[in-house]
Amino acid sequence: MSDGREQSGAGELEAVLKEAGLRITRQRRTILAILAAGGDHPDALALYRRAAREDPSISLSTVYRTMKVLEEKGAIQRHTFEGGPARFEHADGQHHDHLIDLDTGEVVEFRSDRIEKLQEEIARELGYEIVSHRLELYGRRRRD
Amino acid sequence: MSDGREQSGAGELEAVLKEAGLRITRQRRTILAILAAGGDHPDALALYRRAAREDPSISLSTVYRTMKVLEEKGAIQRHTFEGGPARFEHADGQHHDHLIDLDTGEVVEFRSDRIEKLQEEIARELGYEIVSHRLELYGRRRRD
DNA sequence: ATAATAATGCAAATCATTTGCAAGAAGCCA
DNA sequence: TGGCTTCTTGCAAATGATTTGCATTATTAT
Repeated sequence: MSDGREQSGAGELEAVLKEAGLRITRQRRTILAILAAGGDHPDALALYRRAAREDPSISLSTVYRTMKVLEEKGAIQRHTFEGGPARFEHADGQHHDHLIDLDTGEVVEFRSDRIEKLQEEIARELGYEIVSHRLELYGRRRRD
Repeated sequence: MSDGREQSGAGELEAVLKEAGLRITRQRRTILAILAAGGDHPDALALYRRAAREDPSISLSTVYRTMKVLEEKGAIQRHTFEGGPARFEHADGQHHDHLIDLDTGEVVEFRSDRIEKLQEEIARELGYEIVSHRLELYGRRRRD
């Protein structure tokens, strides 16, 4: 194993594909590397542009298709923040919610067990069981 | 005033338009009435179909346009739940979050001051101030 | 009424994303 | 390694939701 700081390399994503009986193509390798490298939340176009720098032959369709498979395999997560295209994130760590910086588009991850608990309670009271949920905070940096 | 149960009639929405210097057209009147009547969360097409029953001349564009103005004036709210078209809601009462029934698409409203508070705290800790937020629970009825 | 101007219907345009299809690679086995 | 089968890809065209241009119609203040 590496230095222990590696939360998940592109190799992990490749393993996901391999296990699913899918092929590891040059373009997939490129895309996965980018996804694993940047700790941000790029949309398909951004991903495409970065990938195209490495391999100009990659097409936007392939980016979309790759995101779709990986999402189905649970290897990545797709987020659709307000008024924008879907953005992807390498699903390595545990669940977390997002705070979107309205000025920069930057995404800050956070997590609150208390909120998670409260959500469960609420759903139960309403007679439901939660399958998934999404909590997004949209805000701007407090300048003080 | 009426029987006190009227949380907000179409009249209120018309007032919003009037105050904004906008015209009260036949189609707007129809759409507003529908929006004020049903306590649900219809999407543009559903709204269009209901409206067309009252007035076949109404077009889908007008529904969209009307939703846009009303949203800008703060009279209605637009929600984009996972994997579906935008759905609209007459913004009368206070803020609330949503639980979407994955089987029926039905929307249940709820509100939790504790969660709201926690959100504020989290944003503050991260150095942000919340402009808006969205909390959606997706689940299915607990059968027991 | 009437003019001034906003709103409508329709069709065409946009945006993000998906899909059909023929051509090009991967993976596997001999 | 060569060949074969099947999965992927790139491209263009199709989709779905929503918006917009434009000529026509309808509102509203006068």
